[in-house]
Amino acid sequence: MLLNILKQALRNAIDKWGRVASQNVPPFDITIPPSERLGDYSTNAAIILAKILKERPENIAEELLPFLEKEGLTEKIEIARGGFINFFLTSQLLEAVIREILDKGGKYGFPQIGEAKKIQLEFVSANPTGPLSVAHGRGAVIGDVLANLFARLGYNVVKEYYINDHGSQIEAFAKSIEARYFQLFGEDMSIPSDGYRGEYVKDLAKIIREEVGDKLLYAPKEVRGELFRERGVELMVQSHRETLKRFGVEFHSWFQESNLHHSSTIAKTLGVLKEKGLIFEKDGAIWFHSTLFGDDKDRVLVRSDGSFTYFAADLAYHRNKYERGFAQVIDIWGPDHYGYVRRMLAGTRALGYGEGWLRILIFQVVRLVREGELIMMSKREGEFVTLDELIDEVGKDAVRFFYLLRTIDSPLDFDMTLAVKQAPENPVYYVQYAHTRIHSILKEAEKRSLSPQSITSARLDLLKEEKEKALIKKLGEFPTLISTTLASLEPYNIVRYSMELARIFHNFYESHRVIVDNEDLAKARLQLMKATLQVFKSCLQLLGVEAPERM
RNA sequence: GCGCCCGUAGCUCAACCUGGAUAGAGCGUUGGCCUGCGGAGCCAAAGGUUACAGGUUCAAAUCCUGUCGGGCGCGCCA
Repeated sequence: MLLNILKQALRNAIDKWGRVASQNVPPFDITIPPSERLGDYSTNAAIILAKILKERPENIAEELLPFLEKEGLTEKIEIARGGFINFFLTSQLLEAVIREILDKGGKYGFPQIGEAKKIQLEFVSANPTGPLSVAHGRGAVIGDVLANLFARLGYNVVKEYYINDHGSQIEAFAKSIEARYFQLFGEDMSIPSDGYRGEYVKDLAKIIREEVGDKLLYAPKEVRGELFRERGVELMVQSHRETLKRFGVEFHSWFQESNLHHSSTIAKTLGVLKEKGLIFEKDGAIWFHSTLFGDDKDRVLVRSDGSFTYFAADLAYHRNKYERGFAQVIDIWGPDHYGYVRRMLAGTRALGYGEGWLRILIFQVVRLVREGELIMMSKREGEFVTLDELIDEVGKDAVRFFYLLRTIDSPLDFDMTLAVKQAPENPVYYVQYAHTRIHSILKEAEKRSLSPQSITSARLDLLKEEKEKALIKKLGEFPTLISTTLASLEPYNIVRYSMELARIFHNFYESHRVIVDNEDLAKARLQLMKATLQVFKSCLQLLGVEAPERM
């Protein structure tokens, strides 16, 4: 990996220079300079050193220069204004990038740091009281892409969906189905004020009517209430599962909140907190002293009517996760859960799970815009565009890609009109098209029996064009992309990189033919194409977007 | 009221956490490029006082303070 090689060389040079041990030098950067005239890479090391040695950066750079040159990685090193040291890499170093990619294949850029450690990502976890919305779609893609990333790094990844099948909203949902069911038989029963009015509730009632006929009209209230609740949730969860599958997201595990209530899990968790003396009674309720762990107020765990709060169940849920042996847990929540983060973290601290065991990502709102106007959405009123409809209109790949065009922290305006109209010009096609073009080249080469020879004999030194070098350098950045994405948990980085790589590739493609008369050059370029194809494949696989051979 | 986030090109956004050189993309606008591997493409141009005012620094979009403007959170809901 280019950056590491350079960084190591820089440290060696500093040590040989001898005025200060490299391990005592604060971290310095190696970056790509703003212009190609300034070299392939650049470092501020001399400026950092100048600070601790209290000398002019330019002088430090001058002293360091001969030692850097001896490392032999560079064709030329320049000292720029301000004390930046600019490297112009040797072609051998660039060739090494291609060799490494072809040698490692799908493993290129993915150090096996996971060591089969168990990691859980919990996401979507939509209330089973209605169809998945476009907001759920955003969480789904973010979680899925991160799961792909961890899997490629050798982690043992579990994608889990938490089903909130307990509580007042579920009761209102069950009553809504019940009302629709009775209405189907001409009975007069109205939907409760906190109920759900969407068309889909009528469909659920119809399905239940087909399954059991009119039996429930005469069943005792509690019996039929339970059936509407259970069957309603089941049907809703099933529809979530199907929608997500169409979207390319499949969960390993579906966890029901109600199981926590049916077992003694919640009580046990409260017991643990009680032993630690973190629980107290006030106003007839039982409270968790969460302010001791960074929350801004204490939280109720058991209401004065004796029932558990959602938070109590969620604490038990996270304790359950811990006991299942996950070394790391990542929760991905929508913006409406912002105020919930601190108390959850306080809970895991109190339970002693260590800082960083739980990471919570909050993605920002998704707003739908049609014809330039915001579409207001309300699940209760049944007025919303579902994720299914969005996939129908725009297509799986484009929807996934579109969701990732913004950082997690940034609100996303999804312009339906534009997304549909511009589907063929969506950036996803730009990246896929690059993949397709490379595939065509390789096929054409095969047709002409120009099969790329073994990598060891390829004359990679013939790749001297600026646009070839730019492409190789970009390929060399892929491992850095992976490590920064791992640190930031920001899938957007992968999309951005894919688009940059596509741009550089298209640029190369328009300027140079791969299949040229000079057979050695043609074969060298074919190797470059194979390496590029590999990196595109890795990107698209992470994103969960098709890598088509034809479009 | 308390707390958090945001303000960057006509529009939508990167870069801010970890301060570095000429603040980048996409869309839109304007002008070029198809008798060779797929034009869903490429090239070029125009477009910026990084909300404002101070401060720290050799260096500030980035860090600190204040002002203005926008958004969100603050339930014995889930």
